[in-house]
Amino acid sequence: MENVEIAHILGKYADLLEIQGEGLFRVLAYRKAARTLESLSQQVAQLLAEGKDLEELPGIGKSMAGHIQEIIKTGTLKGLKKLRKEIPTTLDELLEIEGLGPKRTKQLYEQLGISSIKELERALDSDKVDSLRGFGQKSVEKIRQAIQNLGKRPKRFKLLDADQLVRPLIEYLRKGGNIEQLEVAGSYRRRMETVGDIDILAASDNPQPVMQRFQSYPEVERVVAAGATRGTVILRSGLQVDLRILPRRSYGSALHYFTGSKAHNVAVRKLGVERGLRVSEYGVFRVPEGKRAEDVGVEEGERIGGAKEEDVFRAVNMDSVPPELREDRGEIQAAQKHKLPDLIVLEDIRGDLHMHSKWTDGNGTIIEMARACKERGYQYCAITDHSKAVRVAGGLSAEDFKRQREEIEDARTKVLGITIFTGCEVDILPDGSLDLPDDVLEQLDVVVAAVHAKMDMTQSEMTKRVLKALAHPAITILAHPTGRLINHREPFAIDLEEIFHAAKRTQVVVELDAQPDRLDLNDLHLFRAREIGVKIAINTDAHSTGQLRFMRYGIDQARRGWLEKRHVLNAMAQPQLEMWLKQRRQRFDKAAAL
DNA sequence: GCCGTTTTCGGCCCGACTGTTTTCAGTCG
Repeated sequence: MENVEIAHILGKYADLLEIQGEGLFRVLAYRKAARTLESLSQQVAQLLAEGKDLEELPGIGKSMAGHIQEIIKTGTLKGLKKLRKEIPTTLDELLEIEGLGPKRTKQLYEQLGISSIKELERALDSDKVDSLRGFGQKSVEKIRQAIQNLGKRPKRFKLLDADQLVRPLIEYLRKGGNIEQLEVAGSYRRRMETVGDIDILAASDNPQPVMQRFQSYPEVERVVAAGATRGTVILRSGLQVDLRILPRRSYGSALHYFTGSKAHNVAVRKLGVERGLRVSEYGVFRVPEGKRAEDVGVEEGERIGGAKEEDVFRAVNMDSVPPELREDRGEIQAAQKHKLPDLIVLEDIRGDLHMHSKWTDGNGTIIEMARACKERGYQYCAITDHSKAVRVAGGLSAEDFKRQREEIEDARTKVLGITIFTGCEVDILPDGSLDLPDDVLEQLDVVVAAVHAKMDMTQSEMTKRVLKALAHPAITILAHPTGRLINHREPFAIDLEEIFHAAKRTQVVVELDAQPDRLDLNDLHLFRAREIGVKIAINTDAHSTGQLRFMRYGIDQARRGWLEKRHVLNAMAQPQLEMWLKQRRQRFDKAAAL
């Protein structure tokens, strides 16, 4: 059973407990445990099998560990079944409705017997709902609207799409003036592969005109909320944008706060509390003696800092944590011990080892691709067109690759100052064999192997298939290992843990495909690959010269996976890489001789 | 339900906005 499935059950249980009126902290404990599971880089079922103690995980104690074991064993929770008998199973779907939380959901159920969205809609049409205490005509209208909006807007936006929507908005806000500093925070700043909404932070002494301008941005479809310092709008694209405006003295602490993640913030604030500090978006303050926390004003007490983000980290004795790491996945402890990783940056990349040309489904010629790589400052690139099994892409035969080699040799004489490697993206066929004969493969500098068809195998079949391919001595890189397309196609079933161990044994490099809709491997996979000691190649899989810029998204994802320059194959300088590839060929020759 | 060299009991991050409320609860991030 997958961690996310277990987390989902725990989360569901928390929802129902909350509706039932269970103490909030017990509810939060289940949510925290769910979050912990979601951010593990290994399957919890496997940790158990290895005899690991789950109670060592944050937010998981004796009884939670028991719950988790029960879910793995039985697929569900007894307590959840019991709750389901007391509360209609459809009740938690009401929580999906914007503006409806546990309290009002409970009220609707207990006082009107409403337990599904359908029943709620009927009740809204009569005047039953607005006669309830706490509900008025406006609430009824808002709920009605929220039901209509359900499922209408995309749940999460790919980072590339968010980039394109955010850039003009930022420009528009800046042009309006009255802004001293402006930044996009939230999951966007943490460079998550997808973002649910956009959080913009501005420093201003005159917030009113800024908020005004924000609401009148031409792309705004509707204004959800607009206060003095905080506003929320939905753009025509469906993207929700929050703007928060604070004075400059609070900008750093606010940036930290709104960058999140929530789990990271909770952990940092807790460290603050232990030191008698109050950490909020307004700054870091020493809590005045003898006052109850709830009686203290937001800016009361001695101000320790807040203008700069570093102030927050310094106040709790930590090194500054790069946004990409702020997920409470160990970065707090690492920052306290001065052991944060030295994360890879775009400038560390020396070349791109997976791209297509006009020979198959790419738009650029070999010369154009090589030239574009050179312009990016790369020392090398590899042309890796599809093999014949990928019919739709016009995959090449063994004969085609021999002819392509002549063109590459010609390009080498025309584009100087960059090494152009020969290569291919060879299909891993359903039986695990490769789609090109060995004598072709052994002539190529870089062999990228990937699954493109028959992705509906069982996990054990798919794992066997890829393991067989990994055992082939010709393979340099395993490309997009899970085959997922964000928001479009689920990853195929495969046991990556086993794949990583095999890749480490056979010294096959595993790819992080930087296409914004692939980003395959994901951050947790990368973290685990790093732990196991697998080398990673960050490649764009570019199908045009323009797509070479996707390297940036690969770097973002790699940083989220704690990768450093030393973990990345194509951060190697050209001579070292040539040496590395040479050793690989020797291994191939040795295997062939056996 | 979790957690702890100040605690094994009593805390648990902190604040804005909205609507309905005559002073605050609910929801959200």
